[in-house]
Amino acid sequence: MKKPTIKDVARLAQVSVSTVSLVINEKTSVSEKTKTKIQIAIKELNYYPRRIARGLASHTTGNIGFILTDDHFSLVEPFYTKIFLGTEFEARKHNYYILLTTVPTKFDQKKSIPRFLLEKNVDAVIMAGRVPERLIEIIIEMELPVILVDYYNRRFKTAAVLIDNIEGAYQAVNHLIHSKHKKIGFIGGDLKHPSIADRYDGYKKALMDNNISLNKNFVVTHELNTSIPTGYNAMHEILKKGDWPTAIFAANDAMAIGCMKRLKEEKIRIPEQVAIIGFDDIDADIQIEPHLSSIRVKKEEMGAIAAKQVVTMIKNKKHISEKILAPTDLIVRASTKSNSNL
Amino acid sequence: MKKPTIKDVARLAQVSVSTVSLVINEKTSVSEKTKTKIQIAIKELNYYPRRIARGLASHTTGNIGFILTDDHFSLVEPFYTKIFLGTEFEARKHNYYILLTTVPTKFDQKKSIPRFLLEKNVDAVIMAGRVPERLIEIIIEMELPVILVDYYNRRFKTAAVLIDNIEGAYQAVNHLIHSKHKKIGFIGGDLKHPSIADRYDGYKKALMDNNISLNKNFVVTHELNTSIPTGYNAMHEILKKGDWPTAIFAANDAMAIGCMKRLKEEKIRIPEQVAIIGFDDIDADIQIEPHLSSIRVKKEEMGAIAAKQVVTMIKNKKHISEKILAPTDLIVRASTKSNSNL
DNA sequence: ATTTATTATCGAAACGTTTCGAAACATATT
DNA sequence: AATATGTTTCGAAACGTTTCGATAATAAAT
Repeated sequence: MKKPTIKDVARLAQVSVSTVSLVINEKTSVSEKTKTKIQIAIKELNYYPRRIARGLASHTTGNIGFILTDDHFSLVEPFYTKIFLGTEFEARKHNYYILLTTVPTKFDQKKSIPRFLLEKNVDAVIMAGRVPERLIEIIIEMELPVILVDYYNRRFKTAAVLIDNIEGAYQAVNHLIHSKHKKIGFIGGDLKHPSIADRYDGYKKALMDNNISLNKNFVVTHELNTSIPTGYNAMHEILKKGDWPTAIFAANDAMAIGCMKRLKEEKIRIPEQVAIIGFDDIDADIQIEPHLSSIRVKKEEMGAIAAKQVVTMIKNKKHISEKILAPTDLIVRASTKSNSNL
Repeated sequence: MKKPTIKDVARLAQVSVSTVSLVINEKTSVSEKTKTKIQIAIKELNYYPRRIARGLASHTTGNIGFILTDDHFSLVEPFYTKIFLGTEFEARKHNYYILLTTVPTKFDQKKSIPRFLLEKNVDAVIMAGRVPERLIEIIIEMELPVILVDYYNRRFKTAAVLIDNIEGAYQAVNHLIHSKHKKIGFIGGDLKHPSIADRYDGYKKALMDNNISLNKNFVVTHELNTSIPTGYNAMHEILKKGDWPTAIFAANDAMAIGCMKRLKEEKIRIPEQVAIIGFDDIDADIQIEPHLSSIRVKKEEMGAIAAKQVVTMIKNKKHISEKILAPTDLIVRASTKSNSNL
């Protein structure tokens, strides 16, 4: 026997098709009596409306598009994968499915527009990571609700979910201070990078709140990037100055690892002589000796927040352009365990 | 200006709507002349058919459902996540989107049927891991193409993508043999587990092919599970017998790790005195000392194969019920590096 | 030149809903 | 009792395609 349609329900309940539609969509203005009559018919026939038919009639798809650039996706660190999974999970709670796609970094207006946009097959779009400006523009022109995750572009007034870099850095430095450190260095690499700048601000704020004055000898922020060698060089530079800090906050784990490398060469013990904490909580943190303390970004939560936001936009037919900061977690490992705790 | 429809194209090209449809769907029996005329009109108007409209008319969705149980999904090891990503990537190549969902392990016929099935919103289904039998049944009744990944149930004659356990084990043991080992142990835990049984077969086959006779003193397969303690106990048992193997193949990495633990207690050096290789290539392999050699399963490829199979089924309107074995990779790390190679 | 087979195009129905304005009904107001 | 007001139900159009049987145009066979 074929799958029943709304007509079958209407017939069985002895009402019109439109009335059945009203109760399916939980519109008011249906009397209790006919409502229950219809609900019984629905149960009886085991009826469930087809997504595609309602879609055509209501200009609605039940899908949310998720876009990231191909390079972001194939990274070793599953950063964006986790964001995606967070989105996926949250969307499902609200009865939306996620259509995932990647776009080439070298975006081509003619060829790389995601199919779900051309086919009008999504009700909103979530974009993760640095994404082509032109693409953002196109989506805005389509008047779809949009939110960016872990990226922001001031040219557009879109909503965004961003890492709370200031707060995360603050947590890291605060942790060091509570472990009785007073001479705390900062290795930032490239301060032009917006998130590094924020982390530097968090560092300074933590010091200030604890009445510790900033010692420029402990700070290196003039490099060109934020890689392992950068951390290595920065540590070297600090050591050269003679006045050694007892703890280092590196603005990411890569630099923290470079930094540890240099210290090990000098046979400086971690954390006894110099404690170290990084930022990002990458997998390598527990492969290095001693295990590296770090600040963890709640990636799944970032994705979930994004989903929640676009769902609200869809429901309210009103675009939001709020920037939301996702919380961070302090992860304490051996590299900052104070002696007294060992 | 509104998005153009097929009618606009027909009007501009001075043909009927149905003819336009024919060229969109690349049906034959359209003369070259009118075909190009229509194609020009399509370009001109920047027309792209709406997925949802074609869906309603053609009883087709362009979606593939991906189902796994909730417990599988939240595992620490991102095994199924990787399978999913492989599926996703391959499906996109064929112009399908994946709708992901989880079902509760304690499946409830009334409540836990995935929404995309009720809504008739997928053209085929991929299921990963051990999935409720009743659910498989339901999907088969719907006559949707199905494939199972990393699971098989003989009650149904579905297609399946499975790990090539025999070949993987063979690779592992063969590697040990080529490293000049002749006394090779097998730690299997629970032989009732089908994949363990297969790995045991691969072990025996490798020995046989190299004219090494099986020494029962080196084999432990009578435990109840396949965990770290099992590996620990098994190693203990083997050591007690006095006749020590020079290498161990553990049927999974967890047992291999337990095994290493016991050896370390005895101050037996790995790999100098006893080499060890596991199976699964879990993350922990590179957190343990020495790093554990293992057999890697190509998870993304498993997902991709599954996608490819269901797409073929959809295209050919013909169900397949073939079992496909996914290849494995030998990953050599410190735990089996022969001395000569150091 | 006429009939037959083949190819190209078309018109209209169908797919299964939602939506909108009108009709029917019920209740309150005069 | 008649009118106004509010609530519930309905019929029909609309959404944008595909599909199918019929017709028109062309080529092949007699």
